[in-house]
Amino acid sequence: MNLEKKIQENIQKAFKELYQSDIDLPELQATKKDFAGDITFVVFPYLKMLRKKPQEVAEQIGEYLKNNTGEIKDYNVVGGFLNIEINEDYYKNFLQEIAKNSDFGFTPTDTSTKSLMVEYSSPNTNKPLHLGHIRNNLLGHSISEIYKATGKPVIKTQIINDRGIHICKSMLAWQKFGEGETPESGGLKGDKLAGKYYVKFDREYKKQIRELMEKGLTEEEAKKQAPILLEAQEMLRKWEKKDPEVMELWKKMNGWVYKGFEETYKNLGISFDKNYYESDTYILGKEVVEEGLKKGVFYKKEDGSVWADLSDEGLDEKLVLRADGTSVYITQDLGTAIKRFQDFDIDSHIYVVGNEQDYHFQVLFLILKKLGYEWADKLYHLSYGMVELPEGKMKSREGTVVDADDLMEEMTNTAREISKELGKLEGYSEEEKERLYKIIGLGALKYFILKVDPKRTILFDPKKSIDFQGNTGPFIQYTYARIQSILRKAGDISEINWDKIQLHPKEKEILKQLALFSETIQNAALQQNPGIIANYDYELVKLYNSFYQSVPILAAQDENERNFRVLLSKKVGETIKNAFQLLGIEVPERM
RNA sequence: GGUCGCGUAGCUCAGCUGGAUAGAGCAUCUGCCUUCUAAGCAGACGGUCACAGGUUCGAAUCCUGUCGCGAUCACCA
Repeated sequence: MNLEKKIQENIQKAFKELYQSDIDLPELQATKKDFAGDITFVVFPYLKMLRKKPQEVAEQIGEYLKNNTGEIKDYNVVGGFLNIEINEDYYKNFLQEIAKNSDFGFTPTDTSTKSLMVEYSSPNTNKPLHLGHIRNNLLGHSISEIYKATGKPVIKTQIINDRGIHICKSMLAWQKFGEGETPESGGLKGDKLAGKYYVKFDREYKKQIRELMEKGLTEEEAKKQAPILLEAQEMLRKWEKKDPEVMELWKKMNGWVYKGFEETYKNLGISFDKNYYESDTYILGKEVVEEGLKKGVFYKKEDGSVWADLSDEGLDEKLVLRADGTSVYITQDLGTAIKRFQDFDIDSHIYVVGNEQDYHFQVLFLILKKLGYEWADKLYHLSYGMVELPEGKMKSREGTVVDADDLMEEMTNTAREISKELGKLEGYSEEEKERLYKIIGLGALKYFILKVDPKRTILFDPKKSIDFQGNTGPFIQYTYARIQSILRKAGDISEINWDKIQLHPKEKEILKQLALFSETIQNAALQQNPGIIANYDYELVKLYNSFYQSVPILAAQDENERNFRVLLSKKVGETIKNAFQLLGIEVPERM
């Protein structure tokens, strides 16, 4: 049985036997590094009840625990803190135990057969992916992996926003100014090509507004009457009527974009199990409106528009159907959510979407709950903060976005430069080297983004690029690579005589950290925060490095000692690899 | 204006289900490559945890208010 629980129960018994009082299972915490001991029990909360001094209670409980728990070696008392010291054998046994299976840490506690759906990325098909999408994609992918590790089946999905006026703008501009340019002819990735014409549209639009204003129109009028905008609106109407010519253009351009996205996703190392397309789902949700009207969740205004009144819940009124009978964003999302629960055997759903949509999801979940869907309580919005540049927010139209492909390439270049300077990879083929540069560069980028609490705004300075030292992906990758080198040189290790092993306090610390891994995964899932795993890894690696930098592993005085250190290194390496897998970061054999 | 989120070292971030002297990395400074990979290690310097109250034996952490920054409150998606 788990030691923490055993100690908790023994404290309970101690209170009963020593003071004749019943208490709940007490909270225990890890002892702070500056104090001797492993587990700490704080007695302050019980003093009032006992009318005794903290020191006295702690001493008495400590004595009782020492006499009644085999795993406890000793204890010490500082003020009201009872620090319990665990027997070395306990840690040795732990290492022997995990030495047998390479999957330790991944102890699935979730036994449900129903899946969790995770929606992330959800791009528009009129422009390429940027740094904001990277944060979204990494979070979505990582949180999916983390849930899988807890035992939950996961379905990854994205909704592709492939229709609407913004798509028509790209199409129109391409038609007008493109002169038949294709990704092949111009050598431009498909998504980049669409983005180029989206920008062209905007430029032309602004030009026309200026011209109209010179003719005496107000800005407002000019914005509404610019011919190119009218044309785009006309194109959208044609699209909705499935005009063959427009449909053909739409399919052609979207095809280019998908190809471009695919490449970006592949480079980022993310994937989806199921795609939803807005062109299929934008009509969904109208039946839901009917249903809601019947149930009295919605009401109709004189003009025919349908609304949800959420003022009782402290929110506003929300439009769910336009007067002309067409659906709005939230109508689609209502329909899509219901469809997903019909399409798949799922019992919960996470939406990875930026925090600018907090209100939207609050309303969405509330309406679904009012409509009576019991799974409405199992919908989560993994809300994340924006990625800002030193100059402020990124804006697509002003060209201040950091393009996803460019950024990944830049990171790989930085890794290449640093590697060349260090000169560690001589003797490897160019191909191998390039693969490594990519692993390292992307490791830096992914770790940099994932280690931060999702809800916080990230400040990203492209000029400073990303560090490769300290609490970074490459530092952890480096430790892994070094461990692999040790393992290669160590060869097979023979049996260890555990009785002869004397654990150094630092080694005990490392083992304690290893034991925490499983709990760390559960926490990360619970809090939807991959940063918990990133920071766990850093702690472990730092502990490992700081000790084994000064203590030789392969040149240990005694064979037994050597084998023990090699084994511990091996387990540390495996844990790094497992943890990084949850973050979607590859780990190199050498670097 | 209403609602929500954030504010911790010069910079980037941990810590937040209340616990002991608030932690890392970068930057600055000092040591360590004839030793398993120096993308490393050891150390120094650096703090009114935005501010003010409150709850508590104990508050960076919980509550209230103030200030600052951001988001949102569309018949846009």
